[in-house]
Amino acid sequence: MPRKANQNASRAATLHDVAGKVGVSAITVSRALNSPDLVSEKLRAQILAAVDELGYVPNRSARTLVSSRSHTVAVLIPSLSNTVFIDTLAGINEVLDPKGYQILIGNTAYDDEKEERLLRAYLSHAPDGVLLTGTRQRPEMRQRLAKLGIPAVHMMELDPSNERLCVGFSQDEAGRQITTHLLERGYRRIAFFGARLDPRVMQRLDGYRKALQAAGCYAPELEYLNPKPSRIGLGVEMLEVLRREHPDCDAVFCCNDDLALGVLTGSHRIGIKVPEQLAVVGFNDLEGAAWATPTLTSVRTPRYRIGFEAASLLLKLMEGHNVPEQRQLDLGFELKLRGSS
Amino acid sequence: MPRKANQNASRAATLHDVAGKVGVSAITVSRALNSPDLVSEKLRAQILAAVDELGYVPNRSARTLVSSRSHTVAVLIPSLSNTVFIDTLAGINEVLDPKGYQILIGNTAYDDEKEERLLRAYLSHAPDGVLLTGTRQRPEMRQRLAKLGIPAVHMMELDPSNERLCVGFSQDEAGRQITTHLLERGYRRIAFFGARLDPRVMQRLDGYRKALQAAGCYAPELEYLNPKPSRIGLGVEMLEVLRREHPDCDAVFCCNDDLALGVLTGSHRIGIKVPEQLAVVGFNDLEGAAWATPTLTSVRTPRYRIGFEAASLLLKLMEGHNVPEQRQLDLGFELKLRGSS
DNA sequence: TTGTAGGCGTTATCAA
DNA sequence: TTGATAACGCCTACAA
Repeated sequence: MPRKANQNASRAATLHDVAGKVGVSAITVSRALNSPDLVSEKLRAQILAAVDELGYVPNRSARTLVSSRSHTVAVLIPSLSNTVFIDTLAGINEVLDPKGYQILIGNTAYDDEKEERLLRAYLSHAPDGVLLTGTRQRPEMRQRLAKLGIPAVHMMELDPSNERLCVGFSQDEAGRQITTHLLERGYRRIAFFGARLDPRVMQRLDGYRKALQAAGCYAPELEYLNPKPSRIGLGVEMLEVLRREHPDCDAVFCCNDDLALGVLTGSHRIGIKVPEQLAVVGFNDLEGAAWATPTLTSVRTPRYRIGFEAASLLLKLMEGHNVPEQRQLDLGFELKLRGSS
Repeated sequence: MPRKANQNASRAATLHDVAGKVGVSAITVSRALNSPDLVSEKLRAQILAAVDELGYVPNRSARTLVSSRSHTVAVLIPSLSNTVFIDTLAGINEVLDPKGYQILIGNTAYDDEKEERLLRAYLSHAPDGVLLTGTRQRPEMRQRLAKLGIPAVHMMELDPSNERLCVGFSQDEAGRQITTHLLERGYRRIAFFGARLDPRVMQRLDGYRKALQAAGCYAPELEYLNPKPSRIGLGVEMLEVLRREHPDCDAVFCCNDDLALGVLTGSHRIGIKVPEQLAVVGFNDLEGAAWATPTLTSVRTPRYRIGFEAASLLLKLMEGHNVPEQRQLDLGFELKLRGSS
């Protein structure tokens, strides 16, 4: 029969409960747990036993309140369904988890306003540090964080003005190099497929333009920009439009692998030979790229390391280290040339 | 030049700061923010202005400490790089975010012990509720949560004993049905490819066995179980082994789509015709399934709704509702029959 | 090595 | 409608 969810629920054990059981004061229990060497071995053993028996779990709120260190880090990323950011999270976790930090994941859904709302809301947790994606946050937010003494590190992009602390790579240069690769292979009518159109995509587009302009091949009509989220299906659709409007196009640079896999699939279905009739390159080098038919040329991005290094840097700042002289950590990228180009 | 990270950092504004500025007491400010109708309109306006000006953000630790409601929910999932759980998270978020709950995501890495450690650690946040994946947690943990009055809802699987609150579907029945589909299509030598071997996979395997045994086609040697994480590449490898050991096998049921996409890729590379020489079915129906060549037959699982419904149920419990009579919420699944079978 | 006193920022309780 | 007071659980500072 139905029963109250927390019927006969008992209060959680506190430091005092443990202290009472052992016959010492609360502070001694606190010390036994947090700085064991300050407590005699005998007492420590008794205390640990009592902790175990009572199932005592420290209350983080109380600790945060009194120590003004929350051991919490807010991480704002644009999406959870994008492998890129999941890999980044893994790197972050690798660094912060062993140090006892709790990560608060904020999903901004690629929305600047939502990002700001989230950041503001996370301030109520008094995070010891913040990891942000990109560098588009309004100066007000940076000032606010600075005022509160909360260090922030930006991930994925670099900041030419060198004002913010950044760990990432040059999206722009990556776009330029992969486009140059296509030019070197002899392709001339090179389209750009962009989806979502977040700042990283636009920077890749910039690199694409630079490469083509330098080669005298720039053709604005070959830029296909779609604000919708990337999906394989979108790549298929965009290819159809491209073939209708510019059948002479001989290569496509897709802003990410999802789109590129869609272009490969679409090409296969309508009988376009890749790379003979159409070269295709993607971005990020997800697992599927190497297993596609043909294998997909892409740009390998160091997202795990970005997370790892950004968290490491943040950790130092949270521990009171100075802001480093060199504020841009460029982790580079790698062209993976495969069968599709 | 280098400077201290939190040089000239100023204390965060408190309720008292706001109160002082307006010339009222702290409790009035608290009320103006939390139960606006208890405060006169005039005062409220003044207070909101002061809040804005000072950039006041409530301190959650203080609130949690005194109110013993943390507005926090711990969610334990086995992996962040598996779309299934990301979709589930999206459903959870959809319900809890508007209600002001902070979600703490714990990645158990498919490790029962790590799950238990995480859950214990999360207790220090005094979560108002807990969402768990599967039903394998030790009874001790359930008792502990019950003792603390923290409601828990289990996701993905169902609990035949009806002891736990579960939102999911019958993994076993899904495995049985997709296998039966292969039998109905005339396949007889049907292999099972399992990776990771978490409880859900083993339940699908159970269903597979039941179907084959009922048809008199069960052949233990066709069960390929690999504890490694699922990857496309693993599917390719497993196919190679299968072809070497059992070239007469005419169909494969893969425990998930990653493996199945690998089998499709591998088949293409070694020239096996799908489904003529080998039928392939996957599980979960990820986006890639519909775009594969040939399109991949799979089982569509309601993971977004699982998250949504589990969070909704938890919400009710956290709000003090009774535990429902019917403790198993079966959301079903759907066979997506496509070209690969 | 152990203990006492006080307070972190907020809300529950009671009172005006 | 507004306020005074106490308390949540813990840690810092100081004392013994």
